[in-house]
Amino acid sequence: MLSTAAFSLGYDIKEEEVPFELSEHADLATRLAFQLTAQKKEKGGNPAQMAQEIAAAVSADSLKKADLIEKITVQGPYINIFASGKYLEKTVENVVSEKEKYGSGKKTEKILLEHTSANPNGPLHVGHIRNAILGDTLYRILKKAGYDVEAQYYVNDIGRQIAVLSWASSKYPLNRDIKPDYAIVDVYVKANEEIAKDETINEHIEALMKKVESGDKGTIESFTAAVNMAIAGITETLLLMNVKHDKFVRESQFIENGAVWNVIDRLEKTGKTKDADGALVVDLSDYGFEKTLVIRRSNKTSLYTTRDLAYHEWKAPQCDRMIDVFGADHKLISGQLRAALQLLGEKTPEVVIFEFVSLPEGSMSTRRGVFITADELLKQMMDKAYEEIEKRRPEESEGFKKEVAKMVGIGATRYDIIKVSSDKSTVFDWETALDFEKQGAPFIQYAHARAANILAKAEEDGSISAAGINAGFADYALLTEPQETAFIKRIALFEQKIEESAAGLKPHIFAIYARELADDFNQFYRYVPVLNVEDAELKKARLALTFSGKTAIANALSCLGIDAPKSM
RNA sequence: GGGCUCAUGGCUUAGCCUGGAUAUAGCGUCGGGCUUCUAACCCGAAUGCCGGGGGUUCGAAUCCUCCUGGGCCCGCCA
Repeated sequence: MLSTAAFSLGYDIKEEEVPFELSEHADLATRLAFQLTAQKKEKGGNPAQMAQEIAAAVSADSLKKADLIEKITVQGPYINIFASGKYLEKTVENVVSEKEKYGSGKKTEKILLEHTSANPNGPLHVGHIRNAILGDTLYRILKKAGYDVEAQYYVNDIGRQIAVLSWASSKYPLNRDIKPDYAIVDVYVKANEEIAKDETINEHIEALMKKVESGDKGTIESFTAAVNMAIAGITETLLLMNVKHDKFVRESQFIENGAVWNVIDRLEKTGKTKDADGALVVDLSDYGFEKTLVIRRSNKTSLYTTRDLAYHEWKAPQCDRMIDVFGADHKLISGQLRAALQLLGEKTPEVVIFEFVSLPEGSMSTRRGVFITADELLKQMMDKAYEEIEKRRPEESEGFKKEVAKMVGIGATRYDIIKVSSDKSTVFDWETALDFEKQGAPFIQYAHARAANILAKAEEDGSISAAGINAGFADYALLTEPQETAFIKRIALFEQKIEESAAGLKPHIFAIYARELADDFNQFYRYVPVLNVEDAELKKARLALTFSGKTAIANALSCLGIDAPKSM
């Protein structure tokens, strides 16, 4: 519409090129005038004047047809657009009829998303959970955007670390009474201490690795047993955090089926490989990497990178896009991986990098036994939440308190991690971690509980029948209070925020939106009574909005992997 | 030494890609609000040379460049 108006004034701009932005001054604003002034050859155009001209050129006819727009105003160089009552009514009706599907996008591509993939040599620590939560939230947001997403955990069940583990579990007794990943890390740390003292052990380790690559069954079984124990423990922790993987892909399969050797052959055929002291390296200088990448050791065994190449080659034909979530330490290697895949003419993964979580005393290390486990953090968070609920709702049952403490503790942990942009490095400390940010997950969950409470009471007093709230429940034109319209406009942004978050692979954008949604609900809750209004029709309309708000908040929390309590 | 990345009130942080209307929000501080649907809530106040220098531009937190400081990487580890 604006482009037509601009066109009539002699400017060449396409509809989709008009820049729109959200603004505090209007529902939608555009800086079109700035852009067109710049487009003018002769300088000195006046953007403010231009905006007037464009707005004036918008014909009354076209404005009438666009019934979702109330009015268009000009403020200096800005053209402001205001939503109509019809737009608001339509939003509420959409949520009421779509319910848990509200806010879904229409994307259709298949995405393979790899995340977490922590080495199975011990429990997850607080660094890993940044990967897991970032990955899982991305998974949920991409799914909401409509994509067909499969989350994969790439299990390193074959490298040197696992050989150490296999050696360790045969040498030291495994404690069967504790969580299996803890039993594993105990012997793993002991073994590494031993190796540091006695270098000859390395010969045993190397022998084990060779046996595995040559397909020795007994050794493979010993590796697998250790890996399975660790993975069992890790999966338990992930489940507690609501993190779900569709598939666990074992690295060893690419050795067993020969895919790794096939990749090496094909790389050799590109003519970019050469021998370096018996090892096979590939030259990636065409892609800006000065150092060569080793793809086969001089003892003819494969490396992690080589197996990862085979993994990506295997994934590529199964999907439209590959996304990998990695820590900052993988920046270089993932760049080399992409380059090598390009060299082979393969599809390359999009890599989401998150910066490190370190401890005040330095970085974490499973090998050295220096880490704070995810389980420990989650337990402390749940304990803290339990204390809070105990204070606020002492009369409730033990089961209720435990359930809410879990939802809040896990939610707070997820939200604290996801709300911060992944390119900020952080230092973990208990005080900050356990300080429930006021506008974190509990804030959003609380808004949901308040809405649920209103609806529960309305069901009791018969305002809502057993059929619940469905399309055409009320006359939404009655929702005219400023807190109501502000809240509805926020709800209307849901899908756009999902798309924005999905397009940029930035879950924190959506996390912030969820908080804003709760914020606007609280305004509505504080200033607009629902149950205590006389007018039956108005009450119905407000109940419908309460329902829409609760649904939008629940859907938002679901995208963040946070449970929505009915009461807390 | 080289590469990548981050720097925004006392603390944590959004905005930066795609430059434009008084720089976002929380914590903390100070003050106010439960006879009204759950106060894990709401309202108000104070607090900013957007790390520093230079440049591009009518206009820079945003783009370019140099510098300083933190994180990560530069293995025949993963």
